Amino acid sequence: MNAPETTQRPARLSDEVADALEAWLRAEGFAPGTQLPTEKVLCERFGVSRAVIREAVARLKADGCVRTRQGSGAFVAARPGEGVFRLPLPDVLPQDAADVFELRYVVETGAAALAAERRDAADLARIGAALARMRAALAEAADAVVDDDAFHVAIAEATHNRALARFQQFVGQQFSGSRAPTWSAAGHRAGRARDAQREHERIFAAIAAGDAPGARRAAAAHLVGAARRLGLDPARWRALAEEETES
Amino acid sequence: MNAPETTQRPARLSDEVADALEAWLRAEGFAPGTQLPTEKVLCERFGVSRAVIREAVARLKADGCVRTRQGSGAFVAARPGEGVFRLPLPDVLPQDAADVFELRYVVETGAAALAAERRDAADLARIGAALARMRAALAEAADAVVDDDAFHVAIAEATHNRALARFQQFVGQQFSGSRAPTWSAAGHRAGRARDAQREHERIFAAIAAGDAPGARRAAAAHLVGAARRLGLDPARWRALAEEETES
DNA sequence: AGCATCAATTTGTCTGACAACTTGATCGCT
DNA sequence: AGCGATCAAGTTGTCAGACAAATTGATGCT
Repeated sequence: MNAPETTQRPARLSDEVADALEAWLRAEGFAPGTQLPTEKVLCERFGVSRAVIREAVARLKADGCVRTRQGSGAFVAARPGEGVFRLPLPDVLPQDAADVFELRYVVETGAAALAAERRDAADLARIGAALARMRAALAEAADAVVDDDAFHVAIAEATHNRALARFQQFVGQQFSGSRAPTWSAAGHRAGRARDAQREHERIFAAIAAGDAPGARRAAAAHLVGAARRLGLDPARWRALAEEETES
Repeated sequence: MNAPETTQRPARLSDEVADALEAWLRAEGFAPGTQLPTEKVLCERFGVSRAVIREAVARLKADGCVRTRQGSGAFVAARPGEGVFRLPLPDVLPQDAADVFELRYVVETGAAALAAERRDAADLARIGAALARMRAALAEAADAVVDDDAFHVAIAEATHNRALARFQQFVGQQFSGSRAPTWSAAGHRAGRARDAQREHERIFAAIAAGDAPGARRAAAAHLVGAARRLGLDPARWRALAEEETES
C-alpha cells in the first residue's frame, strides 16, 4: 500500500504549463487582442521544449481564450474561461470524484430549495410523473435510471433558472453512469432502490409543500445516501449533513 | 478548377484531424473506457506526423472526451461535450445575468460554509490578507477590485475542493467587470465600498470561527447586497435571503 | 509617394530520439 | 504448482533540430 503522497496534481508537464499560462493571463488581465510572447520566449521562461509549449497553447486555444495566426503570433481572444467551464474529470482518482460530487451536492441542495419556492403546477406534474414511474419500477424490481435522471432534471427545471438547471444537469450527468447500481437487480435486493426512492419521495413532498428549508434538507439527505451508495468517503459528508439537518 | 478556398475552416492540419477524430468517435459511439488506436496507427491512418496527431488528441483531451495515460494509451472518457460546461453568456439579457448570479449565489454560499469547516491557518492568512488590503483601500478611497477578487478566490480555495474552487472562480469572474462600481470613487462616496467591506468582515469572522451556518448566512447577505449594487431585481432575492437568515 | 520585392520573424509540420510509465510474460523460488 | 519479483515490449510524454508556410516590416526601385 504505497500511497505515494498523492502528488495529485499535474503529472503532465504540459498541463502544468497550461495552468501557469492561464493563471498568468488571468492575473495580468490582458485586453483581448494583445499578443502573447513567442513560443521561443515561453520555452525559455518555463524551461521546457517547444512541444510542451505548443500543447499548452493548444489547450488555451481549445478553451477559446487564445487564438493563433501562422506567421504572426498568438493573441488573447477573451478572458480565460469566459464562457466555458471544464471539470476535472473523475477517472480513477477518488479525490476528484469526491470533489465533483461535493460540487453537485452544493448545487443540488440549493436547487431543491429554489424549486420549492418557484415550482408551478406543470413542474410538480413533471416531477411527480418521474416519481411515479420510479415507484412502479420499484414494485417490479425494474430499471429506472432514466426516470431517476428525469426526476432530478425536472427539479432543476422547477427553479426556472436556465443556468442553474443546465449546470445541475451537467454535474449530475457526470455520475449518471454510477446511478446504475442502485436500480440493478442487486440494487433492488440490497434495498438501495428502496432507500433512494424513499429519499425521492421526501424531496418531492417538501417541494410540493413549498418548504424550501425542508427541500434542502431532503436533498442533502438524498445526496449523502447517494454518496454512500457510490462508495465515497462518508466521513467527508457527515459535517455537511449535520450542517443541513441542524438548521 | 482550383477551389477558391473560401473554406476558411481548417487551415490547420491538426484541426482537420481533430475534427475527423471527433466525428469518428461520435459516429462510432464508443463506450467510455474503450481504447483509441495508438498514435503510431493514427499517424499512418491520417498520413500525418505524430506532432499533428498529438495536437489533435490534445484538443480532444481539452474538450474532455478523451483521456490519456502515459505508457498505457488513450481512452474515450465521455461523449463529446461532456465534461465542459458552457454558460449562456449574459451579455444583453438581464434574465440570463440574474440566472447566472443566482448560480453564483448557490455555489458561493455553499463554498463559504465548507470553507468554515475545512480552512487551515494558511487559508485564513490568505483570506485575512486580502481583507486587510481592502480595509486599507477603504480608508484611502482607493481601488481594490483585485483584492475583492482575491478575497473570494481565497475563500473558494479554503474549501480544499479543486472543482468547487474553480467553479466559483468561473462564475464569479462573469461579474468581475461589474465589481468596479463598488470600488470606484463614486462607489466610495455612495458607501458601496463600505457596505461591501462590512459584509466581507462578517464572512471572514464566521469562517475563522468555524461557524458554517454563520458563514453561509454572511455570504448570502453579501450576495444579496452585491445583487442590489448590481441593479438586479431584489425581489427575486428576498426569498433566498429569508431562507438563509431564518435558519 | 507608391509599389513590388525581400528578409526576418513566427507559427505549423516533420523527423528522430530518448525518458517515464504500463502491462503482460518470463523466471526463480518456495 | 503457486506465487512473487524481474524484465522486456509497447505506449505516451518530452526533447532537440530542421524545414515549410505565412505574416510583417523594411528596403529599394520607379
